[in-house]
Parts: sequence; C-alpha cells; structure tokens
Amino acid sequence: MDLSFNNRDPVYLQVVRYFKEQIAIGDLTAGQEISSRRELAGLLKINPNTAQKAYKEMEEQGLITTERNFPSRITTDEKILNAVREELILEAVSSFIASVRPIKVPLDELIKMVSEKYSQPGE
Amino acid sequence: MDLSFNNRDPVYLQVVRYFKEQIAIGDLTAGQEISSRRELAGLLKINPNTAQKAYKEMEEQGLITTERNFPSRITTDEKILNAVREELILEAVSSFIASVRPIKVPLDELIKMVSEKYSQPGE
DNA sequence: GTTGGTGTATTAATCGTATAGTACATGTAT
DNA sequence: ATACATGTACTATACGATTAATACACCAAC
Repeated sequence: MDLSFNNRDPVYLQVVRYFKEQIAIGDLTAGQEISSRRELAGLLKINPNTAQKAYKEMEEQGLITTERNFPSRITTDEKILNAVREELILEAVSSFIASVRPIKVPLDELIKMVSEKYSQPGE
Repeated sequence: MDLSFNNRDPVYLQVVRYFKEQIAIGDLTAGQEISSRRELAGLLKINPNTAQKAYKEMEEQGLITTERNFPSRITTDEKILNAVREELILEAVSSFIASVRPIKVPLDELIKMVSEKYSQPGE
C-alpha cells in the first residue's frame, strides 16, 4: 500500500480517492474484504478516527458495506463499481479542461503535451 | 472582471491565478497599472488583506512590482511574462496526468474525451 | 497642512481538519 | 466465561491556514 499524502487535501479524502483508484483498476473487486479501521490507521500511520471518517464517506457513497461488526467489504453492486472508473476519469478531464480553457490553448497543443507527458515514466 | 470563487482553494490564490490567466492571454501587459488593494477588494467583495496577500504573492513571484506607495504594475520583465502561460499549461497538464495515471487509462481514450469536452461550450 | 489614497504590518477571530481519548455493543475464538 | 477484535459514537483539543479588523507610514493633490 503506497499512499503519499499531499498537504492540501484532507487526508480522509485522499484515502477515499486511493480506494477508488484501486477499484477503478480492479485491484479491489466486488465483495472483497478490506482492512479494518484500526489496521488501516496503523498502515498509513494516521489516526483511527481519520480512517473511520474515510470509511464512513465510502459507505455513504455506496462503495463499501458493513454488516454488524464484520470487516467492511467492497460493495457487490457492479453498477456502482463500474461507475467509479468513469467518475474518476470524467472528474480529471473536467477539471483539466476548466483549468486550461481560460487560457485559450489550441487543442492540438494540448493533445501534444498530454501525449508526451503521459508516456514519460518520470512523474 | 468576472471571477467566481470556489470554496476549496484559498481566495488569495484564486486571485493570483486570475491575474496569471489575464497575463497569459495578454489582457494584462508589461508595465500596466493594476487596481489598488482596496479597489480590488471592493470589486471582488473580499477583504483588503486578502487582496494584499494575493499581491504580495505575485510580488514574490516577480509578476508585479510596487514602488513606494504607487499603484502596483505588471512587471516589464518579458521573460517572466512569457513563462506564465507555459507555467499554467504545464501545471494543468501535469496535474491531469497525475490524476489519471494511476487509473491506467489508454491514451487514445483520454485524447478522445479531452477533445470532445474541450469543444463543448457547456462547462 | 489637511485630506485622501497608496502600500504595509500586526494582531485577533474564524474555521476546517486532524488527532487524542474514551466508551460502547457486537461477535469470534480460546 | 474470558479475551480480543470488530465497527461506531462522542467529546475535547490542537493546529494551521484563511480571513477580518485595525493601525501605521508614505506621498500626492488640493
């Protein structure tokens, strides 16, 4: 589990995002059991309450389910799972477009830069 | 001056970004006089200190210069001015790539979505 | 010299986030 | 039964960033 935090966004949201990415690429699949709050907190060296907040957020979004005091699981609702990938991509694209539109950059220049950067392994 | 704020990013940074965009598209040019802190604050309905913080940030980045208590001006350093556009675009592209790389989206899918979204007038 | 507009500096108040600490109910395993 | 791990809930605190409030120094114009 490699998760490097940035300072701007709330930690619990970065955790949520990490799980969404894992779902999007299929590393987390329907019904799969995930770490307990306390275990995750230990792994990421965050406070258990922060982990709890992240899980609660995911719960409200329907990404995970928890029955009684069993370890939480990824939802089995394929509809939700499939939507995650689309959601992440759409958000990224929308945000990108919004950033760049005011500057009136020609589309082909954008595409060229994206293509070059995307191939490069370096950051 | 149309600047709509979002709630996540600090206002003073959004102001800085706005000025950078104006510089990038040539609406603000070398040596041009800009609003005073208080005037800007009145226009945007923000606290004068927030305007001050934005201007101070721009000053530190060399975007504007202030002599004594004269109104601040856009720098005449063309080198800096030309770099602004590149900087904004590069930041946007880098951030976009960083968001999307973990999801392993095929490049052509990305390009397709960007192209479609960029043409659409709607948000 | 007084007024009013500059930029600047300092301090106070606000707010979201993160953390700490604790407690509780539930269920499993020994 | 006991011990332990689970999820959940609640309060309190700390901290940093942001914003607000105020005051000050400077200078031009009248």
